[in-house]
Amino acid sequence: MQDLSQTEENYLKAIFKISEGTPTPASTNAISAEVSTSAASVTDMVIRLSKKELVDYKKRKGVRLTSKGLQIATHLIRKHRLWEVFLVEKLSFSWDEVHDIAEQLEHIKSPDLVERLDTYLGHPRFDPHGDPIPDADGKFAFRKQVLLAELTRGEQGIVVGVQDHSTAFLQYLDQLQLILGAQIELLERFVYDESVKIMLNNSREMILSKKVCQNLFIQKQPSLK
Amino acid sequence: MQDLSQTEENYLKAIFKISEGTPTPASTNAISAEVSTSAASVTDMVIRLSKKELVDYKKRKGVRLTSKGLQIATHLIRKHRLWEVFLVEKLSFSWDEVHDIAEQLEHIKSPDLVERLDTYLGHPRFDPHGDPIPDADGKFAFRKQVLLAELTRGEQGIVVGVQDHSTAFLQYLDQLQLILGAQIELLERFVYDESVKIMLNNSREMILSKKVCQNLFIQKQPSLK
DNA sequence: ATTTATTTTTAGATTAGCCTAAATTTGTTA
DNA sequence: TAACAAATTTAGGCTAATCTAAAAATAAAT
Repeated sequence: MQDLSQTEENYLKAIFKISEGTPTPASTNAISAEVSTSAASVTDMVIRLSKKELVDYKKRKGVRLTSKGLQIATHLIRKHRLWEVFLVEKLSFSWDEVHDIAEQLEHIKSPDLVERLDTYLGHPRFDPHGDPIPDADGKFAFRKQVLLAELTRGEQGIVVGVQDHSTAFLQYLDQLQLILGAQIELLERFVYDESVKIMLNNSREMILSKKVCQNLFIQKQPSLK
Repeated sequence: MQDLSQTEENYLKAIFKISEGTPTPASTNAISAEVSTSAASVTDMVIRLSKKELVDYKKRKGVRLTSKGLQIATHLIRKHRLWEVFLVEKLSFSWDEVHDIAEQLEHIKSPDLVERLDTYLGHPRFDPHGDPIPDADGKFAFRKQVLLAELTRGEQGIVVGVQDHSTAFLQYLDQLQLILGAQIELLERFVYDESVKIMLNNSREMILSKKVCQNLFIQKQPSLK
């Protein structure tokens, strides 16, 4: 497995991100947006990647990762998320500060480093944003989670992740004390603006906007009543 | 302070390394050897660096770091050595495995990361090879040390560093249990091949070659007799 | 002091990764 | 289905970092 440039690695990650979930190939335009380069450059790079058999590419049909490309992309995500855990747990960064640094650290090449880091961190299965960390074989842990928007009145759960990873959202959640692991009960749903009233950690009521509800992942708990 | 490419950073480090100690500027050839690129490429790069005011360059007179260049080089060394400490202390790598990884890690750009790492590691002043870690202001700790070759019969000291950083040497020292902190007394010096007999940790005698003596740094201790 | 060897620079090319502008293909809508 | 819009590719060019080969300058040696 030849050594890839950081740029190539970033394209693979972008393609992974775009086609995650869907079976449709990633379009040139989508990649262009994801990596912030012109569509022309993307076409260029995609041809190079397909020569290296990292993606399947057919003119004007979009690209799909090959198993080789998928493996590399998954490994990058593993490294990225493990480094995020390190930054938060060991160096006490907050969850909104770590993305850009991990974006650099994920490109470090060393056969041993990742595995040692993983061991050092105690084999964490989720990163500081609640995203699953693939294991050394590329398998993602699965967790049954729903958006807060999907909870019905009276249901309870704990905050396990975010859909929107923006700094603004993460910092806002911090202020609301809606951190990972927080306990939530949905008290009321307002039809008017689709906001909700929740009970946080059995101690405090608060109102959350529709937007927050659509970006917060909850793991349901059996209601105790 | 503009962001430099990894390549540019590597040149600055090479120039620093070459001119460390001496007041003579670094020659094109020396840099060429240090960064493993052709002399022609070095001339090219050196001109670019001088345009950025990171080095002083006069045709055929060699280069010298400007204060700006020196500051960057020193900071790189700080990062490199702190990461080495991390790799050895936290991830249990051995001292001969960490150089290449640290070589990559030193290029990570983040205003906070280094300082947090430094704090996390407890502000170490020396790296796993005994090399001093410059502080945030670029000051190197000084330690009065001599080569084992300079010790005279009966003198005692502890191993504090190495001159030769090669994997082969480091692994050899490991086998001999000549690790950092080991206590040494020079028992005898053999004129024939300039080898020596030492007492290691007050418990074991051994013979060391001239070559070992010339590459091992010792901090002298007052002899207790 | 000439010749020879070494070091350094110049000249000309190459590759990766990017760009803009123009051409082409595909999709949508009247 | 013809016309327009959107997406994609092609063409031509740029910069950073490298190379080799040749020229020029400096240093060493006869």
